[in-house]
Amino acid sequence: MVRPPCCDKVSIKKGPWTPEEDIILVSYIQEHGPGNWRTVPTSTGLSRCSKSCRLRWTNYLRPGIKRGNFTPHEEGMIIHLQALLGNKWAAIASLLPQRRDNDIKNYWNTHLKKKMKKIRVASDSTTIGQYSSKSFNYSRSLDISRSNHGSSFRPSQSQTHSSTYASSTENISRLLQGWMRSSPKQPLKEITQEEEKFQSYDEFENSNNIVKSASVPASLNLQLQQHKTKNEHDMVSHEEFDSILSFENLNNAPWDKSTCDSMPENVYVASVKGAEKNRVTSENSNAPPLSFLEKWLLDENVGHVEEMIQLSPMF
DNA sequence: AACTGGACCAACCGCGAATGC
DNA sequence: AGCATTCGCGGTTGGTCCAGT
Repeated sequence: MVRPPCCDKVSIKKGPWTPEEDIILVSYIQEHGPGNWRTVPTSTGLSRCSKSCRLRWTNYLRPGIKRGNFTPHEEGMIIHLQALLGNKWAAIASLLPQRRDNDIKNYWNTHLKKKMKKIRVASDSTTIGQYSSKSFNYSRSLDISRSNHGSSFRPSQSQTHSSTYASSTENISRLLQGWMRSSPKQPLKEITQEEEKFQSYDEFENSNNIVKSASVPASLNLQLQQHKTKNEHDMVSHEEFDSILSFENLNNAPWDKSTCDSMPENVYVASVKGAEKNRVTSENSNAPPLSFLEKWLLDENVGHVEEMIQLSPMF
């Protein structure tokens, strides 16, 4: 039996990280950059395994992470991306700037899952006929919502900052600032000007050839297909999913590049490819090209999901 | 005041994919 | 090709807080 390369020593510390450990880790990463985690514990003297260091960095210390309550916009994004992708938290997180997959996962499990359950129970108590008309109303309400809000959402472009990586002193001072607010429960931490600098971390990652999020939108179509065939637990029912797809009155919408101007280029490319794929796979269905769904998901209007919930009796 | 149960969330675990040698 | 290691992901756990009783 081969022992795992990590976390196999008795001396390895577990449990919550202390501020001192955080400072040591951040200082080291500021100096050497993220990666080569194997050497981190030995180089820093931390009694943590390399994996623990990496997780602590990526899930907590990494710059550009937004903490605190989710906005209605983000909530709507999560609901619909979960409907589209299932429990692909990393993929969902890649479309929600600054949010960690762990946070999204937690938020789904603690808040949204219950919410969706209620919705499901509510919709189960109605007849199928009523359901389909409600599904239609939902589509309409989406349309209304869309027409009322013209701005667009640009996940990465909206946060184009200098690609300069923050200095270690800044990073550590950020940590200290957080700890100075002694309250252990620390919701809704406003993003300060200083923290704005850290929002360019994705660019920093890109410059280091760590491009993981870029590939996600391209996989949307595949995952949608998988969703259709795979009966994963915790995912919305087929009926709910179909209701999301039931944009009957949108089938004739033009799907040219101009409709996708608000999305990042890579998403657009993926969408076009996906739409072409859909022409083959959904010939006999009324579902709109997935590119629309992708665009819609990336559209700011989805943030007004609560409005839509109020508008639509389905919710 | 003490207890209890739920909510929340950081951290851990195990697995599979990717990578390097 | 085969092995070791790294990395990323999703599921789960355990500690803490807090409201209700």
